[in-house]
Amino acid sequence: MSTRRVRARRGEGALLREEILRAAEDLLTEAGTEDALTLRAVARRAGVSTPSVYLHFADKDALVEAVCMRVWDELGRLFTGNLGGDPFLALGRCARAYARFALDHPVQYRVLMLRPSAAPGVPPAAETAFRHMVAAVAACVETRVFEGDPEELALGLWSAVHGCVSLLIAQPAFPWPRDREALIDHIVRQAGFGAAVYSRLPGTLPPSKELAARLDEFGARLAAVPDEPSRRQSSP
Amino acid sequence: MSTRRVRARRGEGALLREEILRAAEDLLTEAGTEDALTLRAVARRAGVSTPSVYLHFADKDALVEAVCMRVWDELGRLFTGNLGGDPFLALGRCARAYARFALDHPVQYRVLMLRPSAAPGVPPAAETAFRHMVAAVAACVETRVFEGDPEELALGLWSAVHGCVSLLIAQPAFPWPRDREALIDHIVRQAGFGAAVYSRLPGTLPPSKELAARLDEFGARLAAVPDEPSRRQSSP
DNA sequence: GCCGTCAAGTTGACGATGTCAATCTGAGGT
DNA sequence: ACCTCAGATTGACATCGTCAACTTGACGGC
Repeated sequence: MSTRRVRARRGEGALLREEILRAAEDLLTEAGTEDALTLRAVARRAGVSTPSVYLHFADKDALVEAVCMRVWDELGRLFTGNLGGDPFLALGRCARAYARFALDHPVQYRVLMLRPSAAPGVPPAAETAFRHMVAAVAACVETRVFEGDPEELALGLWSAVHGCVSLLIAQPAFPWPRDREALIDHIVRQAGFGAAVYSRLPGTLPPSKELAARLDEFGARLAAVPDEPSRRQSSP
Repeated sequence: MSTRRVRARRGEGALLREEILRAAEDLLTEAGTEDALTLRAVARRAGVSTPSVYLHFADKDALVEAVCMRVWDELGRLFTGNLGGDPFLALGRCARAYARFALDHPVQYRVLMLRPSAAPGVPPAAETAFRHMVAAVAACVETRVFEGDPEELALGLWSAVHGCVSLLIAQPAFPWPRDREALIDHIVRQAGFGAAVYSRLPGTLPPSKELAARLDEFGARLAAVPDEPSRRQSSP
């Protein structure tokens, strides 16, 4: 691993970039924290001198961001792969996929989403994630299961899912329920129905106890009609 | 500021602790980022030599955590101050207060909630925040506007609010709506109704288009009865 | 009034890190 | 055989967290 790397041929200097990224990625996932991502450690692992990193990355932050971004297009695939069918169900699948993705790449997620971006402007990570969410929500607005501005609705859903995985990632010592998958399921459905119900609320509502009674009645009315018995469930 | 501090009298060594905390706090809020919190900078500002910090804090992380914790009991006051009256309304006020608190102390919030805690175990910050949330939710379960396990429900609400402020803090360049207060309002209500509705859902639901129709009907049924016209609104 | 003690605080140093200017090296065209 | 310049290295700098060893001076006792 620490054998000195053979110099790249002319015109193939960019090869080093890839090797540095790989070395950095390995360091990150092996150590499980971005503190292990030292320029010196990365360079050593790539079999190269430390300042060589600067041939391909402006500074350390650029390297870290590039490393974390490497995994991010997987998120796009997860989203598009989960579209299709009932939009409300698809949205739920997308949200769950998003959460699973975050938990599968906790370090990358934390670096990209839980830190003030070094570069100014909207970080591409947040941009793409949000765009996908908005698209899935817009489809639900189309079928009228949601009502209102897709971006506004998506912000609520995104907040819920992002909040949940952020807490899971940043507070691992918290007494979480054993079944993370079930927790995420719970959060996603709760947020999904919140979005569905919220836009239909009248400005004025009854006080709590009366509201509770009407909600009870509502639950019964939501059940599937008997002529669609095959469907397991239709909630996100 | 850089005048050498007069030595404390015997038995009053702990005075320095307070001065160091104050200096560190000022640095943090002035610079707006925890990178400015250097042991050397703190010591210089406190008029003291750098290693003196170690007389009162085990290491840098301990200092940073102590600084951020200093502001955290304010959160408890905000919560208890917003209790009383209709529990559903109170919960909404608490959630909004939580969000406002986070946005008022973005650096502290990020350090305490968006970072892997250096010390093992549950960080007191997350613990207290969650306990308060659970208590407010439990009151709503009491009036039956929520149904189910308060902790489970609170996790959903906490996720939504925490997710929203996390995004606001960590992604300031994102094209947020101008009115942050309104955004938070939106998120809180959306999450609140999600929690209220979720636990009442039957296992099987109709497909999107039918669900949409029933939701429309539901909105109308939720409106306040005419004999309670004075109440502005009863949503969190 | 002097003194010894011990809490309170400082000195100086170490290793590690990000970064940069200056330098070297050697593959490939002529 | 030689030149060129992309590809990479050397050596250094400032800054950081941290520590062992040292100094200072307030205070109780004589």
